[in-house]
Amino acid sequence: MARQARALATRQAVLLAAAEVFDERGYAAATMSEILDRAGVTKGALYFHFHSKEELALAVIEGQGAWVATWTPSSDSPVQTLIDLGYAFAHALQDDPLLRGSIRLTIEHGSFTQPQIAAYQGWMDLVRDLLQNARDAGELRPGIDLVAASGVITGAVTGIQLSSQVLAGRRDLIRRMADLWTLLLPGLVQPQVLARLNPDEQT
Amino acid sequence: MARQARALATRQAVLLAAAEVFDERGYAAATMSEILDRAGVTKGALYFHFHSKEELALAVIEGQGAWVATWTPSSDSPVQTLIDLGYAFAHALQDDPLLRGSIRLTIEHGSFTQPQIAAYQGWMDLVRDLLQNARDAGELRPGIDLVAASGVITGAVTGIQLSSQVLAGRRDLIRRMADLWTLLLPGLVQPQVLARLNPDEQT
DNA sequence: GGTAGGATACCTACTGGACGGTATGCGCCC
DNA sequence: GGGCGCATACCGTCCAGTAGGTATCCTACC
Repeated sequence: MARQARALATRQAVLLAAAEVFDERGYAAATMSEILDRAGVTKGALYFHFHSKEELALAVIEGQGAWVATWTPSSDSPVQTLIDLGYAFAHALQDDPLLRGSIRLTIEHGSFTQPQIAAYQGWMDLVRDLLQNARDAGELRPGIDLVAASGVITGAVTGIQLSSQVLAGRRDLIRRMADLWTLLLPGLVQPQVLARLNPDEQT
Repeated sequence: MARQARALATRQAVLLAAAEVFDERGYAAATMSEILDRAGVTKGALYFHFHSKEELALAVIEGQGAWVATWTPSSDSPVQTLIDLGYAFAHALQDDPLLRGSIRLTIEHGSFTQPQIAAYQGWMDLVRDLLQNARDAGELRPGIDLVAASGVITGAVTGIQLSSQVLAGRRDLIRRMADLWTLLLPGLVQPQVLARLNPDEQT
């Protein structure tokens, strides 16, 4: 187990390169050669750390779990926290190639249905917990189905992100997130709470 | 140009099989052999009608234009028409393999950015026109940005559809659409109009 | 503190197979 | 009988993965 520093570095280089290529091309169209070139690593090195293309993809998918783990709530208002999470996610998508690749692999359904469902479910659980807090704090409108709402929010963010990616290379992602919250919040929270919230990004 | 009936039949068979395979596997992972097997057609026949894999994919993408062309408004309320369009789209996704394949190819960004953007834009234009009618009919809340709203709606439907596909094979798509409208409508339409609308499916 | 020796980390050359595409030929309808 | 519609055999390429060798490091014993 005594890992060497160099080994960790190459492992990270491979992971990063793989995430980039998976993000740009998708799993099937991504080739090992391109990942190797971009990582500046030889085949032997790669296959020492990851035994197959699929295993490499699974490791990339794990990346979003790591990202969520580092995230911390930002506000005392659960709904505002949810909004801020959306923006934090959007910024990470623009800056963090590993998260990008992870999301693309999660979204395109291919060979690994199981990890994908787990990843989706993780997001939905996170959102549902925040909504539960919001209900406890009296922020939500009555009659909201938490599971349904978390499904809608997760799905909508997925779609917003995807269309922004296809149409504008994710450049207008922040604006689209603001548009989404503007439309979504009135159906989600109490009117008097709505006035307190900021659907745009906090600066 | 004097096409024979048999030729049209094989062309349709190829198109249908291709849409199915593209829907299930995505463009890159789809193989010509599987399309050939499923269409019950030989390579020569296929390549007589479509000169390359890419050309075949483009023909499949066209399918959604054809679907939209056959669609007709259902209600005198523009917003209700928009809702019904969503459900009609959802049902078509469950029943029409050609539309399914077309949507998958549009959503996964790969080699053909141009037709994809055109397809997206077509949906957004359609939604924006309906919203414009809704504004003219006094159904919309004041201050709604039509372009932003059409982007959000199109994106959200895309995401809802995608998550339903990954998580449940599109089986819960209708329910998720209802959840979406329930959450979205209060931010979109005037309160007194909201009471008249039916966010669930018309039967 | 020098060195044996095993484990860790990596390199290069290669392989089998599948894939998209083509060349050529043949029947059958107008 | 000519061209439309299709069948079959084939080709070059590229891909994921592997075999087997080599360098680099860690440990331990003197």
